[in-house]
Amino acid sequence: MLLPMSTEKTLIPRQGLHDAVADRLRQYVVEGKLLPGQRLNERVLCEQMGVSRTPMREAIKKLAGEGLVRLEPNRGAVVHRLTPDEVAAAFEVVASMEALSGELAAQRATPDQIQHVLDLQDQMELAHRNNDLPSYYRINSEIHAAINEAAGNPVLTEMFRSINLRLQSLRFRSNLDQKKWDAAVKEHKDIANALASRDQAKLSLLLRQHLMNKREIVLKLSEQES
Amino acid sequence: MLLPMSTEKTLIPRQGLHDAVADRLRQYVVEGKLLPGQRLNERVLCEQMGVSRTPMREAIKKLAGEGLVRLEPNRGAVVHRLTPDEVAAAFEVVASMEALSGELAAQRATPDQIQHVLDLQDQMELAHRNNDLPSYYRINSEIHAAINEAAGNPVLTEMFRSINLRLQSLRFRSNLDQKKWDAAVKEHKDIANALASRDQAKLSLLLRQHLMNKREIVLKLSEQES
DNA sequence: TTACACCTTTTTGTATACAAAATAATTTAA
DNA sequence: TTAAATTATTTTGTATACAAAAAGGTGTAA
Repeated sequence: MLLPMSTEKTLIPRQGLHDAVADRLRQYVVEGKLLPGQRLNERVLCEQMGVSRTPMREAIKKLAGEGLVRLEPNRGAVVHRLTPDEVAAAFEVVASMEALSGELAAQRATPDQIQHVLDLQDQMELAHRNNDLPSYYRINSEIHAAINEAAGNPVLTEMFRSINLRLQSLRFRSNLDQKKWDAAVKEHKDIANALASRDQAKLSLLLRQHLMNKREIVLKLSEQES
Repeated sequence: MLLPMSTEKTLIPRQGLHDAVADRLRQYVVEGKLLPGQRLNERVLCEQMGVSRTPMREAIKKLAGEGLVRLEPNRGAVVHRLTPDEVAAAFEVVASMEALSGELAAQRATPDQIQHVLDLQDQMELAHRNNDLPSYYRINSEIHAAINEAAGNPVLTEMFRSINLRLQSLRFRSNLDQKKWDAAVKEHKDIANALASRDQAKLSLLLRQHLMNKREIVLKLSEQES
């Protein structure tokens, strides 16, 4: 289930405090509550979450390992700011990993898993017809996750999660012209079909291409923002 | 205190203590000084390194983020033990990443970078003729790093480093029959040539195949060990 | 002996305290 | 008034202290 996430303080320490704190910090970064380049003030964050500095610092070190924040010696942590070069590089890697996902999923997906992707594809097309952008993004991401899951490679899934987390802080979940949107949905249709027919080579190629297209869109967006 | 040991201490704390400690812990894991499944006792490690628990715990959290150790609630950390399934999965990912490395390096490598790989290849063949296994492994890993570097994708390099770190604890740097060794050197020769002629598709394919062969060797080894 | 309960010790989790470095503020000199 | 220098304050880095949980040990009862 989704976390209720009211204002503050309602969170029950699930596992260890450092883990709960790390989750919350991640949320802050992804939601834009902490912006790229911004410094993480330990004292302030500790007060906000009602914990002491020890678990906070441990959590920050964990985020640093994940690449979400950068540690500056004797100056604390700052939210990592992605350069366009880095975004381009990250998408190259993601494209390859998605291609691998597809290759493996075409071989290993169970009939149920394939059906699930087809169902999601229908939902996505519905969201598209309804011009429901938030639902579209959610389902889109579910489809990619489902294919990744069907690939049956936990290491790949973990890498995928890690790199996607970093890219999510870009917040490119807005602005998308109708033509690009239509094209993306069409690509997804082809992807779903290639999976259904277990066409490894085609699925792999389509996914790589799909991600490289996404890369161009994101890069265009980020350059027009700056 | 019982910490002043002459063998240690030669390492100068580079940045922060937690970072230096993390490096040392990584060394311990890779060198086998800490074995898979073994618990990390904070007190003991602190005494060995002459630091307090705070930086030690921060370092351990960082290693956990890198996947080298696993955190058990209220029981501390244990060195992660790779299952055969996980090794197989990791190699699938590495093979894809190396394929991407090759694809990009064939496009982007400078003449100097290509020459460097060719030089390393010569050194590797020399080590092979001399039956110098340690040198072979060192040069081998330098070649893969050089190709990765030539790909000019820092995100890829970082992922590569992270996943390789985990695999290194396998210590498959021994036992290698002559036939397999000869074959591997031959594969490397083809790889170097494909890079020299900037043949993207070929280099990519050769690297993927090379890594999948390595996977089989490692899996065979690890199953005969258990 | 074996099994179980109870107590002791160890180990981890969290909070606080102190030191050093960096940032901000203020004073003083040109 | 501006700019440099010096002091004060904040913030991070490290160490220690205390609390809770787990591991280990002892003794007793069946």
